[in-house]
Amino acid sequence: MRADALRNRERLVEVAQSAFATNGIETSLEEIARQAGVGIGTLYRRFPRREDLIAAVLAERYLKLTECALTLAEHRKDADAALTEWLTLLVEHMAIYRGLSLAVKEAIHDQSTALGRTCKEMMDAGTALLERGQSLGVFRTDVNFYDVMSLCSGIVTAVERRAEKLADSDIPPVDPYLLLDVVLKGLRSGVLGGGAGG
Amino acid sequence: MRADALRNRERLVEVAQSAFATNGIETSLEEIARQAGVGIGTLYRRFPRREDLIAAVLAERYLKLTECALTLAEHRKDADAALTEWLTLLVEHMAIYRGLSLAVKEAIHDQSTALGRTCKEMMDAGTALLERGQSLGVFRTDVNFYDVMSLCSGIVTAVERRAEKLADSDIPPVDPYLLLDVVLKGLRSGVLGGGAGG
DNA sequence: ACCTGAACACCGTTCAAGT
DNA sequence: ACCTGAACACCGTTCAAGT
Repeated sequence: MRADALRNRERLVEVAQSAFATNGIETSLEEIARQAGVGIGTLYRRFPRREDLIAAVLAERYLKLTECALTLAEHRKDADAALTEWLTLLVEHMAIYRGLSLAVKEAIHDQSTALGRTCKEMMDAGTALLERGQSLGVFRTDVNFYDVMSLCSGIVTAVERRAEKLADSDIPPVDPYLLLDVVLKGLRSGVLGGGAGG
Repeated sequence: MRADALRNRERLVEVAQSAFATNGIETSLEEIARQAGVGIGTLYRRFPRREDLIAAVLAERYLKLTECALTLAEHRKDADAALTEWLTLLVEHMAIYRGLSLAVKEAIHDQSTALGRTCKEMMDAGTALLERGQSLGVFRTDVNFYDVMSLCSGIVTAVERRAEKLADSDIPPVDPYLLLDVVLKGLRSGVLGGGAGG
């Protein structure tokens, strides 16, 4: 890869990162190319689909989530606490860019996309956390990891939608931690003691 | 309202209904106007925003959901079974048009829109079902009806997203009833006997 | 090999002209 | 009062020309 091409690529990812943070994941690609000082064609050459750009922006973050899941699986004796802690991180992750939770919900079902592949390892690690809890009888076994991710994604989308409307209404904001608590409670098999539900 | 204007309005709603059913709620408005045999300006005159058209299409359906909630509140002694039955209907409703679950998630937070106002009575009736269960100690009291609707909407969105990808992958489809069961289980306070969780 | 940006396609929305 | 559709705006995407 030529040096200028590499620089352009890096610059695009940087600009995309801050643009996503400001205007959400649907920011105009034209705008991102302009801010990066490259032609729109250059952006398309490196990132043929929007998802490719999103995947590039999120790559490190997914590495962290993966590592974290592996660490939790090793060191946390309590399978319930491990999944709770990790899903909290996952929910927080999906909330960093407006629109990301929906993009992830799409990507988890489709490994043929760049974002889907980037999610893969992270999801495998998360699956291990869930399945460990299931094999220990802590969580119900009729639910798979896609189900859990879907529910978490839905929580974050709700927070976003609500936040957009906060000004002109008197409905209280959505608390992601509360909804996550509901989901986790629903996931517990209730066979064991499991007083963690508080 | 002039007779031809009324005919046009009715025709637009009919066409929109079937177009939504076929192509989802994001169908091109131009396309709907064309199929209805009117100019695009006529559509905009009657339905300044897409939501207005959606609201018109859904009006009767919401009436049914409202009535149903009222009936359940009256005749079902079991508050748990009542909410379970009604949320099942709600989830099924949100699944009729692709994209509807997201539109509803937006609308429930904003009564200033036509769709939001159309949802109002339905939501009030649903709120009553939830709150009855809460006052009886069946459901946890830190969750409000918006939270419940948000989770249900997320379930349907997951089903949709998954369905779009069914061809090119080996992930099992999302079962809305299973996820609704998880959510309901999470909503139960667990203070009473409540063996309904199976 | 890579970059550029004009050009094309598509859709939502408005509004002047017509009935 | 209502209808029409051309016109405008915006954005995504492609590709011929240039370096």
